Amino acid sequence: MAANSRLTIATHALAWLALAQRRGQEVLTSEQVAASVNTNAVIIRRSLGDLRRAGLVRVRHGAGAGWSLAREPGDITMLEVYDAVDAQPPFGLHRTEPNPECPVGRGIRPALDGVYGRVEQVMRRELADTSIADVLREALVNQPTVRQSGDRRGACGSRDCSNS
Amino acid sequence: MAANSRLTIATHALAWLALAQRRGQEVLTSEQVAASVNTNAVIIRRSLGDLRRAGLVRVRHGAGAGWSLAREPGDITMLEVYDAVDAQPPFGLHRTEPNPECPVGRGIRPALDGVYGRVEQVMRRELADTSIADVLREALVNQPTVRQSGDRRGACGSRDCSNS
DNA sequence: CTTGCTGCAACAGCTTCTGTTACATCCATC
DNA sequence: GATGGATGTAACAGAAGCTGTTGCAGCAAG
Repeated sequence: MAANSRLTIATHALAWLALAQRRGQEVLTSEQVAASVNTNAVIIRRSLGDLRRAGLVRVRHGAGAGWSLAREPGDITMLEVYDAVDAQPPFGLHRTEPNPECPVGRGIRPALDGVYGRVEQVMRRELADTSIADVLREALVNQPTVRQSGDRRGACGSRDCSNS
Repeated sequence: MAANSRLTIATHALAWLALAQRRGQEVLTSEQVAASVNTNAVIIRRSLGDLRRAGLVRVRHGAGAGWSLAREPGDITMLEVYDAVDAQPPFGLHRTEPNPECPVGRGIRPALDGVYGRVEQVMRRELADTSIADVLREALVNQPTVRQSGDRRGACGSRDCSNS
């Protein structure tokens, strides 16, 4: 899978932050978020760093540090996340310039720019219609396995992702 | 640019085939198409091979071989080309499975599947609204440089891409 | 000052795409 | 049937991007 999972990682982190916040957990460390995403903490810091620069999350340094949402989950759209993580556009133009002495070679790039631009527009419109709160709600109603006996609220197994 | 240029290459090839056909040139060799796209002929054969399997172009073997459109340019949509070249979807899910003992980790994938699916749908709808004929028309009205003095109809400079 | 976490650079490994070469295959033409 | 030109495809190298990892400097609450 060469596809970009950056939008997925960032959205997962934001949804987890939103749920933690709702549960009264003010901040989460990058290690706790990484435990939920099941990846390395540095990956999470890179992703949350993008979101911080976009003003979607806040970070607290020093002891007892961690991350928290900068705005309400219902107010953060997937489009903002998409722009924040700077994912590559779905289609790329020619890697090398087409033959400029060819009628098609001369005009194909502006023509495709138009098509790709329209595609990107409808894509952005769709992303703008979904918020982090929407994603979290969808994720919570979609629980494939029943919670097990010893499941404490917020416990994430051997690798704790919520409780300190 | 890591982005996929396969859709771009395939569309360029089809537009060039459409223009050649309109000019009375029945077939083009992969070398002639490659001259317009400015790439290697094998790249073009790979791309046109995809389009052939999808029934969008025809190939003639043997002497005087070459490629031609299997249908009218106005009847081939960008969506068919997109499906033919099997471009990777714009977004990827987690590379490793999220923590299944986490509420968000459990439900995030179906939730994102829904969002990404809707995005893909509007993207496909937009691609279906554009035909090869549309692209060719756009390319021909978008000629950044004026044709030069010695410009023969269809000549593509040192590397001939049309006349045999 | 200590402690815990962030910020960031550097690097390895993996995957994908592009580009190139080489060679077998096919078929209209001679 | 032989020939020649073009396709079909495998194999490989190079480049780029992303993920994952380690290491270390910087910051701030207690």
